[in-house]
Amino acid sequence: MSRKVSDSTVRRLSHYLRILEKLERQAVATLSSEELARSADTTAAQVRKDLSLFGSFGKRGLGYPVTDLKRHLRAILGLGKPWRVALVGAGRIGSALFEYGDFRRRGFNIVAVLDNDRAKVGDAWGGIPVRHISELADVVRSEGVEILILTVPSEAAQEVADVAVAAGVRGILNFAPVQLRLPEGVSIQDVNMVMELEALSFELSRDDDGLTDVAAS
Amino acid sequence: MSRKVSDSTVRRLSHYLRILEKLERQAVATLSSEELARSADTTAAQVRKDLSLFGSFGKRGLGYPVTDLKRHLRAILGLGKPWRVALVGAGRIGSALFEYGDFRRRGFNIVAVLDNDRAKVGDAWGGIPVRHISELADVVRSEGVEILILTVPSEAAQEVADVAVAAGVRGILNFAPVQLRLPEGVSIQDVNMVMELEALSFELSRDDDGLTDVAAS
DNA sequence: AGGTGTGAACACTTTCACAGCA
DNA sequence: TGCTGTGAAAGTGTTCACACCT
Repeated sequence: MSRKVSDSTVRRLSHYLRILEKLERQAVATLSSEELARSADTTAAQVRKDLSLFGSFGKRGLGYPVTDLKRHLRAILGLGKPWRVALVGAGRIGSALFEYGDFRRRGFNIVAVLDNDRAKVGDAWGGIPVRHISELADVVRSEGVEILILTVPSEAAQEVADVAVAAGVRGILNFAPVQLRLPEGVSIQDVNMVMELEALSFELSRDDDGLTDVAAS
Repeated sequence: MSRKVSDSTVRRLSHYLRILEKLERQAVATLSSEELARSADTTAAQVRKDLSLFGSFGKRGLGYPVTDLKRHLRAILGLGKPWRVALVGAGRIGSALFEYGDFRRRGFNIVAVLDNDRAKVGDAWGGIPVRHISELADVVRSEGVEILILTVPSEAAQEVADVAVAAGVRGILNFAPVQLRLPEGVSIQDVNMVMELEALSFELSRDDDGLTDVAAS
């Protein structure tokens, strides 16, 4: 009974969750799809459709109970239990991500850090020793790593991913600008900031051209 | 001729460009939509559709000339001239991005760095002095900044964006997990790594159960 | 033959509009 | 009455299939 849930729906659910957590801190008890839509920059119908894929969480005439809906969203997104994450690549981006408290706060615990550079091995990052990349398979198994954050150079990314997947990793957050090839059942999310900047560049260049009909509104 | 181009098309164009640059370095002269599709993990028809939105760059029976197509893609994406970028938020992520050479290599030049913390002001980052955030409007104007990379705390993001936009910035790469509200004509790209991890979490949980367990408690 | 460019078919996503329940 | 949940309609994006060019 695997329903098809679109990527954009998942991203919106994550967005809704962030909004609900804020509202809960403000002791808001209930909100309508209309209000949630306004905060999430979408439409009320979209909010209702998204949520209705997973159940009926609202009360007609009233709206959605904040705390309850938050709990449901966490369950839907698989955030019921913390995830065990390994960070591979202890360079600048890796270190910035490691320090980024929101991961831990959201239940993504970095339980291991690995790098290629023997000069870094043995350093302790917030109590976690940096280990050599050659230990990757062992670490994945002994620490029960489920998700990998990959911040190694492009040339190394595929090989590291292969080893990790063979050892049991099932999800990868990939910062290397390469298209990783992985077996069925392994999920990948790519983060590519150059691509984002190029998307901006495209839009800005488009607007320039003066081709925009500034007619009515 | 004001065509509508979908977001996914733009992302693919950026991907194609990366592949073409690599092929050019390997002195490949020509490639078919089929080959490009294989590298970019899409379909040949998709490649041809994407490219045909902007012109006829291929030769029937032959394929696309690599160097030529690369040049066209750069023009389409607005990469013909370098962009002037300011980095606001000289924290860990900001510093990692600053060091990230691919931006410069791709024509995104960071010409100014600003931060809130007076202790950092005056430091020089690769020859660029860190300036206080209060100078933002001045810096945008004097340096002709077109794009902002925003790595400030969520609470500050909207205010910083407002000031920058008022001073002339037209595109923002936003790392703060908030929904920025900006006037028409300003482009935004959000980068939200927690959202990416939550998308992974969703997929991994889905695969596990295969069933929909509406948490009762 | 070989491979592009593209209308038409198809698939997926969003919006509309309203029945139904608190 | 107010707002959800949801089929049906509209809108977008992707794939197919083939005419056409080299």
